[in-house]
Amino acid sequence: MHALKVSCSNCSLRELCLPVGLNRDEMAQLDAVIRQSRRLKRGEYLFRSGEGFRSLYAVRTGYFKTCVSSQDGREQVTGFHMSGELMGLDGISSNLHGCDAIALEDSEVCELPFSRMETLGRDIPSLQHHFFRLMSREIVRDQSVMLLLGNMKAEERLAAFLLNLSQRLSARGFAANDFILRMSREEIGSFLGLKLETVSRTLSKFQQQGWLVVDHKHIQLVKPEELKQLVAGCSQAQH
Amino acid sequence: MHALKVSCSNCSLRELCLPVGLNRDEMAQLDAVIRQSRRLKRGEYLFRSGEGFRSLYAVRTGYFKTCVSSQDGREQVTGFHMSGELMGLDGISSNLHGCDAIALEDSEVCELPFSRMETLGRDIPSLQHHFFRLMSREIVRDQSVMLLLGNMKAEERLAAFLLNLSQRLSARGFAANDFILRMSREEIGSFLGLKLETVSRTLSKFQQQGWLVVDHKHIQLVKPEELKQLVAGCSQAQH
DNA sequence: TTCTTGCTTTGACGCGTATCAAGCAAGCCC
DNA sequence: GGGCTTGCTTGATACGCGTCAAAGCAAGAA
Repeated sequence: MHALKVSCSNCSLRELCLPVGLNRDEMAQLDAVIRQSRRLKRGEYLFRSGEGFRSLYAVRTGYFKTCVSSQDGREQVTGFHMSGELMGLDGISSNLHGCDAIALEDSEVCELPFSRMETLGRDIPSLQHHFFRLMSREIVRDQSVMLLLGNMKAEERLAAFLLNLSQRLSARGFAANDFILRMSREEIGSFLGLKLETVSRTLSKFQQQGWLVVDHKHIQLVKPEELKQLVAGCSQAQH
Repeated sequence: MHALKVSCSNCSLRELCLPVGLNRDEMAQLDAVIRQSRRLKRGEYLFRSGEGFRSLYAVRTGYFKTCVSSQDGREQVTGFHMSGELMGLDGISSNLHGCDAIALEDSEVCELPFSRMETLGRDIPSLQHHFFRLMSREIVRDQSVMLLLGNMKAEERLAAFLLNLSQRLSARGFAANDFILRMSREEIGSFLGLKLETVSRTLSKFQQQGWLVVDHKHIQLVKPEELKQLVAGCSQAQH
């Protein structure tokens, strides 16, 4: 735990640092590679699709969306990213970033130069393993989004989205049932494969049923169990 | 090229072996780790969601689908896999397989024990890098599926699917415009987020327009340019 | 052959979500 | 304050795809 303070002093990467179990020396090596954090204003691009890929980025504070665009301008939000989460993994395959990453509020990220991380992974097996796990986790996440987009109805999608947010926020020490949406209705809709009007209507419906209270971007989950029941059947089976 | 023959004699892994650029000695090390191939009959499971994860599998011959299931039994096909493609990457994160892999015809796979591949990667940097690239490519693929499921109409989805198949087949030396579908209409529908009737109707519509000829599972693309034009706008922008 | 069985095609109909449009609230600038 | 912009909500309507049902077709079994 002490090593943690030393190494991650400039970077609150729960997800990235904690589970690896590095010793102090390894931590110092890692620390030498992680660049000073970079600050972004709301709306600013961290990277754009097609740009050269050099680094992964871990959210330190703030909030990001990543999205891909089609040629005729349709935009698909592929994810929302909060503190401790990693962005840019899709750039490794072609050495070009495969999506846009945009700050949804003033934010701060740690830059992890990939080739140096790769080299370091050879010396620190647990770090290498951790990177494989992070990439695999991203694949698992994407699969569950496919299940959502391919099989669920609007109400199920939105309920799953809200519960996922709630769970991630509470894992970071925030209230699970009282939070601020950092993104617009349109961005939620893009992520869920719905139009913004449908998102709005579905939120209103949940409110009418007394399951939650909506006040603009402020959401209070009053009966999260009801939402859970709604997604229980259509969420991925556990084994 | 000679080294290739030596090392990949038991495993036709274009994708997996070719681009790495290993020398003969490294190839021999890799060869020692890759297990004898395993044969599966049509319909057989290679692995199931929830089973312990030990190995990745590369398709040597044949055809697979991978899918996740929800608790109430809805099934989402997450991908179809042909020779040279890798399955099981989603198992790394939790040491449990995250999806089912099922042979769509009599098939043969190479087993790659993951922990040994990981160890080998430390000694052979280009192998390590290649694995990162493979995982990243899977993430990129998943993102384009999200774009498809989130934004495209039935006709666009099916056209994109057919063109993707066509491209992968021709990359393996098969005819680009004359092929056999290895999967049922229902499986196509599950992958594309459509019902089987919609898949069938859309194929019929394409046929009526003279864009292709459907004879059960036998597809001939007569005017692939028309299909390409259909997906041109909605496919991912290139940079 | 005839009877299965599984997969596919096609039609009729209905539901869910998109689309179009209007109105409202909050924030910002002059 | 007025006027503007931006984002959200809500209603009316349209349409794409799902649902249900029936029938066709191929492959295999009895």
